[in-house]
Amino acid sequence: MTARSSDGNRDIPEATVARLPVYLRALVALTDQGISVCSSEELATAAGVNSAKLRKDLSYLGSYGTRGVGYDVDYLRYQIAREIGGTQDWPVVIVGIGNLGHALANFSGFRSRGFRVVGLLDADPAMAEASVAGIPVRPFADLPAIAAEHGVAIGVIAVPAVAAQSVADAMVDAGISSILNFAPIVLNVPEGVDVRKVDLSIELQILAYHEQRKAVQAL
Amino acid sequence: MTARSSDGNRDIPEATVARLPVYLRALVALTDQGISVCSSEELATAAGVNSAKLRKDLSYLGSYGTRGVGYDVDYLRYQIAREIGGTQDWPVVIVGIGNLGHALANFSGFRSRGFRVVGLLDADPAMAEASVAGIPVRPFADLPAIAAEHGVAIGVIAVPAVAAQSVADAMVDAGISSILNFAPIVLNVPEGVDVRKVDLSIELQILAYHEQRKAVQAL
DNA sequence: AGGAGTTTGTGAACGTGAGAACAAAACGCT
DNA sequence: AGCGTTTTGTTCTCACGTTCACAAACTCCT
Repeated sequence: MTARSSDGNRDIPEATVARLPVYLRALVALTDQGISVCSSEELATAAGVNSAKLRKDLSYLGSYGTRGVGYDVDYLRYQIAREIGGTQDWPVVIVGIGNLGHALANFSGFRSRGFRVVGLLDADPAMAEASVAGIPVRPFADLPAIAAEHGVAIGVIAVPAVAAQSVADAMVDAGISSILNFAPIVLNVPEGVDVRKVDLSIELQILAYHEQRKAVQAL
Repeated sequence: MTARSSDGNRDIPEATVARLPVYLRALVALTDQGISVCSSEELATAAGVNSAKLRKDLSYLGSYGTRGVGYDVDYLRYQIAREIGGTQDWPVVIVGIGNLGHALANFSGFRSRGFRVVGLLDADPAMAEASVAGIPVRPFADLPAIAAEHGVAIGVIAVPAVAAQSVADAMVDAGISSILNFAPIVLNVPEGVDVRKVDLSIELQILAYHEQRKAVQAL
């Protein structure tokens, strides 16, 4: 049982990666309830998935359970956190301090999950005097300086659609290689830059589609 | 060219449903640019997908293109909108008027995509005096009345995690069958109720995972 | 009219993901 | 120690999603 660090380098399926944070959150909840050991069935229920899927997902990370017993909550939590980079501190910048930017800046889940907001930026100079959630708002032009100073790899775009592409371009120029985009537009970025989008109207439209189908089927 | 409504009843793959709103948005952008006909290649580029995938997606709706020519932008736009329920008006309620609720209430994309906010609700009575985006904020207890009055099928949850499940329960009781959940928690709902979740920290953690891998591979 | 050039719609091949089912491994009881 | 019980880790199968590749169908030009 040698500690081969090569274990950590297998590539984990994308679908699994997307669920690991959910498991992590469920484990934290279990810890808060004072539970120190759980079965795959219990954890799966807490995470809202099927237990076979949970076990298969965890098997990509390694063998961290004990047959006949279950998983040690704290140990598994540490292993998942390590795998998804939750044990390190990720500096993040947020661009666009409108209503949404305010909500994001005030979001408490950042710190507890290893993210630290090191910059709030807005193109409006009037904005750049206030401070939000204890963090001063600075002019958009300061992006390269802030990014360089803190080694920022992750940026959040919370500006209107028309401005989003130019913000993304500036982020890429500033060395940011992962972008979370809230603007309802398809971003164009070079190879090697990851973009994830969060799009309210798309989600609503998907719900509306299913809602319409339910209505039709009910006839 | 008879209007056979039977066309609309085939079931469309989930992955395709999730992309149709993106195509719709791209078509609107093309219209704004004065473009009235486009090829699958052009539309696919605008939507950020591969052209073969676009054509296959569209083929689930019917044959709305012309070989050797392309798609009529307005006609295709209407067909997609009809398919995903975008031609009707969906009343929506938003529960939780904190920072995020404010951002959602002010979001202009609702109206233009067939959604109408008919209620802003908050448990805090102090909140229930103000109005946001021209819509009065009402106490949470009014949910059943508002839902019944407007025939609301879609609800948005923008409350803290601890309150989310009870809000979801109340929504289900009020006859809401599609929920968009912004709270970082797995909701428990009865069969027949659709839930979609939007989770900031999960998105960030997925980005962090890939960021970490990039860093490791760079060694 | 006929042929060259385009572009759609779709069948077939391939890859990824989900779930069932079971062998392997640990525990506890006698 | 041996046996039954529990629960993991993994294999196998099926369903879903993506991409390729090409025939069908349309336009335009001569």
